[in-house]
Amino acid sequence: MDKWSQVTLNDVAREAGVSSATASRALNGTTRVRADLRERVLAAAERLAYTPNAHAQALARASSQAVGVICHDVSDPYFAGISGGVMRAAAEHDLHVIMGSTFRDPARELSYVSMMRGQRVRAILLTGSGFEDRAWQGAMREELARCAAAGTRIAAVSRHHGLRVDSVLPENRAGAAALARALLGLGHRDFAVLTGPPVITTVVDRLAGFQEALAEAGVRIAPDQIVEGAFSRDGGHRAASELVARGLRATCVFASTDIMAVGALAAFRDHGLTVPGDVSLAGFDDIPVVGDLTPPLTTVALPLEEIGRRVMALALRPATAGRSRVERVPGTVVLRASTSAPAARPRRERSPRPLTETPG
Amino acid sequence: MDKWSQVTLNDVAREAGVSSATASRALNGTTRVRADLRERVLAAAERLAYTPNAHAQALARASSQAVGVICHDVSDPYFAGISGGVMRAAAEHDLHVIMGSTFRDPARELSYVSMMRGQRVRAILLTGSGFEDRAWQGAMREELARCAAAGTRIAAVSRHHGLRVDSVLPENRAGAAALARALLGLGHRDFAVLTGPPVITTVVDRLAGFQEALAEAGVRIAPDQIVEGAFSRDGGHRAASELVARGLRATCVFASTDIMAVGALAAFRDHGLTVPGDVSLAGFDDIPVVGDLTPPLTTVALPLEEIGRRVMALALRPATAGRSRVERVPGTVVLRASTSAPAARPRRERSPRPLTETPG
DNA sequence: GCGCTTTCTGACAGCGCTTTCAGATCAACA
DNA sequence: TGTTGATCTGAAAGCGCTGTCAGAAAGCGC
Repeated sequence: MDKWSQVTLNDVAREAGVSSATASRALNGTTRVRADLRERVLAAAERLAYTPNAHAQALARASSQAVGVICHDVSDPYFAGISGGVMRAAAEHDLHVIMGSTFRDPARELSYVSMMRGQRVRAILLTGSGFEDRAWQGAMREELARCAAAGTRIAAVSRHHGLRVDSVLPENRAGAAALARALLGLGHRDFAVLTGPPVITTVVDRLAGFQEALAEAGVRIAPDQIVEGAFSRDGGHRAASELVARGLRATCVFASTDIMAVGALAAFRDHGLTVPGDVSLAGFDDIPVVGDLTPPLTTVALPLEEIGRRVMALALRPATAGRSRVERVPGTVVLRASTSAPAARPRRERSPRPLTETPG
Repeated sequence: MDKWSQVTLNDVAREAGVSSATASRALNGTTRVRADLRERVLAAAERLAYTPNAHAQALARASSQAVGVICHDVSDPYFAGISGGVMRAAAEHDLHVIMGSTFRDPARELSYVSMMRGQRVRAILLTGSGFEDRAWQGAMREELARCAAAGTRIAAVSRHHGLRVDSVLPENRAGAAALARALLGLGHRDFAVLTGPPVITTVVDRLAGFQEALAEAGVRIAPDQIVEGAFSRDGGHRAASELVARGLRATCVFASTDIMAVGALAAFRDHGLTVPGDVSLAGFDDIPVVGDLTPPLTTVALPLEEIGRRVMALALRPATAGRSRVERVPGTVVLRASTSAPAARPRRERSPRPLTETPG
């Protein structure tokens, strides 16, 4: 047998001796129902432990109580933080959350959106940044148009190139620029960057902002000092090692993500380089614990939970006819001990006696 | 207008010039359909960008493609790790995930379960440990019985006292015991514990296992050396500070969670205590980055992603009539530099010259 | 060309709920 | 007591899909 006992509204109605219409009204409070009948219905529902079938409800009402959330990877602290805010906001609005992890696969993101459209969710939250890929953007644009036609709201975190959706925009570019200026202020002139896959807009923005601010000061980064790596602790470790292998000429390294910075810190240590003695290191995001590293990591703090709440709020607001809304969320530079003034000519100026340079 | 245009199966059928029944069959492949008709239907669906209404499908089929996942807090690295495994497994099985965060509120956990039952999910995954609360357990037992009657599978991570559900059991007790023995092996005899809220079974088990192993060696922990704190970095910080305020007599501190250990590490440092010089510190879980702290944290590693996959696998297996299934997942003690042999009588033996003790 | 089986197809009855619509009930007023 | 109007209730029509069932079409042997 694959049909299971389920208490239905009809059972409740029969138990209470009323019609299912009345039972529905009593339970939902949509229309006035004579007090004693309502009591009877409520009691019957309680007695039978009735739980409405959400699918039937959604079908009849032509709308559900769910929102969809799509991120790149729930286990990444960045998305975990945002998701935390989203979940809290959802709970406050009595919404169910359908979650999707794309693992940074554009195709999977698309299929999640159409799946969620099939679920007739109230709104879809795109918390991962978009992809820099024309074909993908085209397909996504079509898909989002369908969502719009179906009345499904869309809200996003980060820039989604070529897609006009309401969005919460962490100021990646400005934040990276501010960080660059702070680093210049410490006296650095030679920089290296550990960047992520260039299909992710966030990465592109951070690198661009960083380079722009440097350019304003007449500083540019040598191409070989920009290393691409995966968005993970080990990706950062590998990228930093690669940098060292190429010959680290920078006095300051910017990892476009805190997780990568964590890996880089370990890698530098493995290669006998001290931070910030031999090289300063900065990240981006201010995920938990990076302030507890030794040295604590300089970074650009983003209010992740807050971003989560705001993107939900945006999604819940009715669509506007005209332009898409954009809320900017500034990042704040947090200078910690992983960055310091560059060493004078011989590195490791702090050592009591000069040491031979550790080979690059 | 609050009714939105949606392409329905009927639209597709009309476009293809067949009945909706045939369209359904062609789309689902449940029965043979003449090749040319199937082509026409598929083409029409493609042309109209048809996405089936999941609610109508679920209602008609009396089953959905969704599973529910309930955790205590998505933004906690422990649950983020497990969720990662769950999401991967779900994607492989083409299942949608409905996620709920209880924020450690038993009532919310209950309401999530019944909400998900209303969603007619295939299975509910309880990834947070249960609560040590009779009333709650009773209510939960009833609720789970209803799920069983409705054919909704239940699987859990951690011990859910008094609830017989299939579960993946991280060996908290044995893991903590193994850790205790390792610590005893280093020469420690005086221990302190930073524990979490005692309503969480996981906490209870870890503390119990730790104490048992110590007892076997004839060691017991003074009651004032056991401090309760919140399951968070700051909770750990406060608990450790409290311990210092009470007068830290232990040479080794066990934090029942890595996040608490991170806070404790910072707190000890704030109080001028070095780790492991003045006090050894160990955690539990081996969440990301604790191996990158200075000193790297000794802990009991749990394969979080794996646990996530396994609890999903368990939920997908049909229910057994008899006893509930239990899969044990061992934790492995990872000794890192945050623990060392206790200092000889005067603390900070490593300092070149004796220092006055930092006041407790 | 006929009857028989074997495929396929379309009409239709739900799935459990909401919501419209018309009829029932009742109070109050003439 | 008869009306009118204000409330409340139940029958019934969907929401979009699946699955049963009976009948149409096609294949086959004679």
